[in-house]
Amino acid sequence: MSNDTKNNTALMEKIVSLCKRRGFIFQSSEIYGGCGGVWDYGPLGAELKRNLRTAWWNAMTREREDVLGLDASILMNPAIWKASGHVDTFADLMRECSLTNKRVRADHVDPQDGVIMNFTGAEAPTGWKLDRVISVLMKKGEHIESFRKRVRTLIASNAGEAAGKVEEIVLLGEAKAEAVEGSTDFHPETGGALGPARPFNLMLKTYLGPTATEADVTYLRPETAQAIFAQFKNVFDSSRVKVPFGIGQIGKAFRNEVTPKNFTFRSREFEQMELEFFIKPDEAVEIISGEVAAWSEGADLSEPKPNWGWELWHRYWVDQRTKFYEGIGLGGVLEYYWQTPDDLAHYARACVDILCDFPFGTEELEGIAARGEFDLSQHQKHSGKTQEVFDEELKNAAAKLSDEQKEALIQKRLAAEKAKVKGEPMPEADVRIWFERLFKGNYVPHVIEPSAGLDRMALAIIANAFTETEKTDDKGKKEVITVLKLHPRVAPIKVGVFPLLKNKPELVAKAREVYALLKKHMNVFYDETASIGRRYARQDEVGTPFGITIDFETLGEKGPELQDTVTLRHRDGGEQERVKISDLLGKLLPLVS
RNA sequence: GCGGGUGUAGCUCAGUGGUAGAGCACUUCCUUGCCAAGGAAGAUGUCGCGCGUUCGAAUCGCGUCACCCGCUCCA
Repeated sequence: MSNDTKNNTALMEKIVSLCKRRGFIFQSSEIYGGCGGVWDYGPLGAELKRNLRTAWWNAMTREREDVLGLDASILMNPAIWKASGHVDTFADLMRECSLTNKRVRADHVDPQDGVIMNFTGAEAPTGWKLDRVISVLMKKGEHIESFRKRVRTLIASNAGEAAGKVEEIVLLGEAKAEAVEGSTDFHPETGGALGPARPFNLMLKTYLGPTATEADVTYLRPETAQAIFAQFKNVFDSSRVKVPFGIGQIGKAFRNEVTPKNFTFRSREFEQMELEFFIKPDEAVEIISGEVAAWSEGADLSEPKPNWGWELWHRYWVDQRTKFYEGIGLGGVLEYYWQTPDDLAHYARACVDILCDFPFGTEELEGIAARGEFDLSQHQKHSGKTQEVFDEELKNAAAKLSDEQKEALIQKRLAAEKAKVKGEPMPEADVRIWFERLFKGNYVPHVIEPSAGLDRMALAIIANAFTETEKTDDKGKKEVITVLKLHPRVAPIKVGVFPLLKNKPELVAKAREVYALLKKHMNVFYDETASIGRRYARQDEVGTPFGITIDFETLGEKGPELQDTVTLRHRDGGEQERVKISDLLGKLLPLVS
């Protein structure tokens, strides 16, 4: 293990430990030995998550005129998952390479010729041992030495660091078995023997209805997005909105991850915050506005314009989401990964991953995809219900076009279809039908999808707020001070209220008064035990941004001008100021919400 | 799923077959005039879980669960 990995692992362990010790995150079902890949949020974690949820909901729906909210159920008609492609892709039988555990679709194994070679195991000078019969196909024409080298490499890659150097691995009990022709029992790339075909579906299956027969099978949703698409028409018809507009949703989703990993980062039950923002197809924008604005570096993305096509809308949402992260204190640690044409799904036009620095690496927080009309079209096809909207402005603008202008639009699209790198081009007849509908003002909206993981965001917030400093006290004793530098907006506790001493009833009474005053407006924590410094430290550790201390000045003992003022202490830096009790709310509220 | 590691108090960990421990944290009292002060007393354990070996298991064996690391997976 490298030093970096060790340090990062140690850091992660400290974070996990803090999360448990102070009530942010617990292991699920801990008293029964836990439950793989699921986590519970304790009192402070629940507040933190709630603050993030509220921040997202406000930024994405309440503070905007063009986004509506939705709260759909987790269980849905399984036909939705057929339409979305989730069922088909993953109902496949998979076979696993016994050597590398690479999975391959059972019906996608090409027949191979060669000689089956068996080994009884392998060992390395490091003391590492593989005590298992290995069966590998030596391909026709492969030299025995290069074959052995290949097997060692494959074994090493699976064993990880424990096996040491590849060339020092010793293969044991090599024996030639039989020659085979047209065998489909070996992995096409590695040549390792394949295990039995097994279904491999990452969706959590359940039964809707007490009889629990095969006909009752449905799934816990693997993403919240599909519910938005499935309810698109209802929202559109009931809300008097016009495209472009969005539907936002926050909710749980479930995936049977093979390997849940990295604390709450990849868990089997998680919460998503997704926006589906519906826009006009570029062709409609062109007809209405006469042009589709092109994006260029430095383009003004502050206010949406009528002539924006998908590209500018996509850039706009990347910009909006970046501002959101800046607003919760993650501005400085973000990275962006623009998916290459190879990465992209065939229906996607662009996708950018917003990544964040975690102790275990730079990982995805949010994906912002331009998905074209794929999702709504899929549901239109599978449900048989139209997902088109009617746009009167488009119809009127199209009516003014000459036949030549219309044909030019069609030709432009046909050329674009032809130039497609992925997926099948749309047949000309279908393109013409599509334009016919468009010229009448009808189209299936296209979509930009910013999709964020709430649990990941919470973990990113905690991990990036975590700071340790070494301090030496008067007696030369060193100790490590932990401060969670949470942005005040997301901090679970906003203010700690402390009487300087607890054995002076006047201080306690005044502190209780201040506590009651603030508590109605924000999460406040009252603490009178231990020394004042310790109480500050306790709150620093859970990220409370402000501390209020009621002292003898508050009581007026140092003169009337300081009466009813308190010490307001700032977590980062520890500086203090005197604030009138009557000014506290006005000062704190804007900072914490 | 494969390989390696870990699991003992809330946290960090010590404990190699014979009465379950330390530091920190926690509770109560005293003391304490601003950044983890001091004193006194106290509470806290299915030693991850199960089975086995043994007169006796935290300790040995087998199984299992969870977490961490490396592969793999991540639509």
